[in-house]
Amino acid sequence: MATKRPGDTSSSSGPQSCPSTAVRPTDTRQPGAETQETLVYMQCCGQEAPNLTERNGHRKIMDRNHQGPVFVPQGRTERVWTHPPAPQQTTTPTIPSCPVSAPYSFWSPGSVEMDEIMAAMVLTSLSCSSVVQSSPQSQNDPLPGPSSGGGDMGCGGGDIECGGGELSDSSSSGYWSWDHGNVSPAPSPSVAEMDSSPDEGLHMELEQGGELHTAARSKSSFRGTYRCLWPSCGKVLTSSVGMKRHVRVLHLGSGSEQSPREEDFYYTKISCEAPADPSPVSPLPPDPSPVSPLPPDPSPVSPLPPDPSPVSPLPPAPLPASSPHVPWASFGSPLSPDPDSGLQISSSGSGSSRPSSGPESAPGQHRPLSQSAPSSSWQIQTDHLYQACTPLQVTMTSCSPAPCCWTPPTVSNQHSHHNTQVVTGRCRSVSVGEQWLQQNSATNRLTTLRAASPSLTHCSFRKGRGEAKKCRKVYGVERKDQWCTACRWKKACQRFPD
DNA sequence: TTTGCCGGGAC
DNA sequence: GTCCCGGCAAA
Repeated sequence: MATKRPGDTSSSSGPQSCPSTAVRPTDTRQPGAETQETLVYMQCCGQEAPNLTERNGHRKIMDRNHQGPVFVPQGRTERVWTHPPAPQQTTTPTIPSCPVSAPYSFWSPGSVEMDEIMAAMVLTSLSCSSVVQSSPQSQNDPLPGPSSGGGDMGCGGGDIECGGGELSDSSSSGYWSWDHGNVSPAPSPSVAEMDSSPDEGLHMELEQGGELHTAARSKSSFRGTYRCLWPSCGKVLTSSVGMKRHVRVLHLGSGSEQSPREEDFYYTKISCEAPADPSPVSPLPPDPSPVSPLPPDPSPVSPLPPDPSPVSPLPPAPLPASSPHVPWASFGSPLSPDPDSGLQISSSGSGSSRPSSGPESAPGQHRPLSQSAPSSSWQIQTDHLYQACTPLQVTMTSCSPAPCCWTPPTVSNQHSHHNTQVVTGRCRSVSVGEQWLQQNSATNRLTTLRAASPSLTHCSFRKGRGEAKKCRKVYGVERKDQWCTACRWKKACQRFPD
């Protein structure tokens, strides 16, 4: 590989390449980038100043960033490192990532490896440090992974551990398994992975600058997963970087580098904090409204719910007005498909996904997609919809298995049951006026939902008698003047629609 | 028998 | 369009 020589400052190395000419670029970077810069700087110093052994330089870095020194395997064969990532070969002077990679081919394999690892660690720690702070238990997340991996790095810091989790999607096990590599050097796989993961991530990081940082931060602020919106894909990853890579590599092709942000439109963020989705199947008809620039998903089953997530880049197409908190909209919301299965990762394609913690992790491409429904239903139910057509409903209530004679085909059964509970509960204790207001609001919300979701408009089965509260029942015949007009006209009740 | 509401008619 | 009611089906 024609890797640039460290001394070759003519192009990409630029001002950062060596201390003598190292004029600190106008540093508009975010805090995290500083560390990287330091890393680069150290590498360049190592090259320019022989006194500082490469190893010392790295040791320094390690000591600075980690609690303890990490042994640098020196026994690596050179060929392992003869394949620097392609992007790093570019001589684009504006991309600071070049200096980082430039010395790689020049340095000993061990030190280079350390560089890679360090870079990855830095990136990882940057992206997840807040997570570590906010949710410490996540570190100890007893993932049933085969290898107890990430945490044993000996680097003590939660950063590293977290990093393992964050990058788990992108073959993180391999990524951090360099440690294992010492035990049994298996160059090919680990090299390939390291080749693609850390470097690419680093490259993206540098290339996309603050944008990615922002994404990473927001990601870490709430423990989220990212779902691929590509038709019939639905892959769920736990890191935005991984998802971007997934989209770019698998869907967009590597050629899409020219539009680095394009991947943003093909994945959506999902919250993991959402309550678990009890139902294995979510019948929620996804909102077919344009969610993404993607071509319409031919699959009848799994239109993706819009991701109103404030963080994830919105698709060009306008989101439905109902998004903001239409159930799934609240991605931090219960609706989130994968609530507890939350971290559930679709099995589509690469097996690099983190092993699902739930038993329901059936390998189905559409499954993760349809899962996004629950939260919406949850919210709606909470709002005591009287609507019959709320296939949205995967009810979370523990409906008693009371016999329900009325057995419509699908979820409606559950729903009707739930309806009954809600209605009876409310109607007895709430004043009519208040009830009416509540119901009205519910109706309005439903109207909005219906508008947003055409598929809902087709539901027109009649609710079983006695289950629905109608004006007649609520107000009685003696107060017919309080009935809604429709009821008075013997039409379908509008105040308490099914 | 009661209830919900469709279909249709009168205005 | 509003208003009303016959009549059906389900409970």
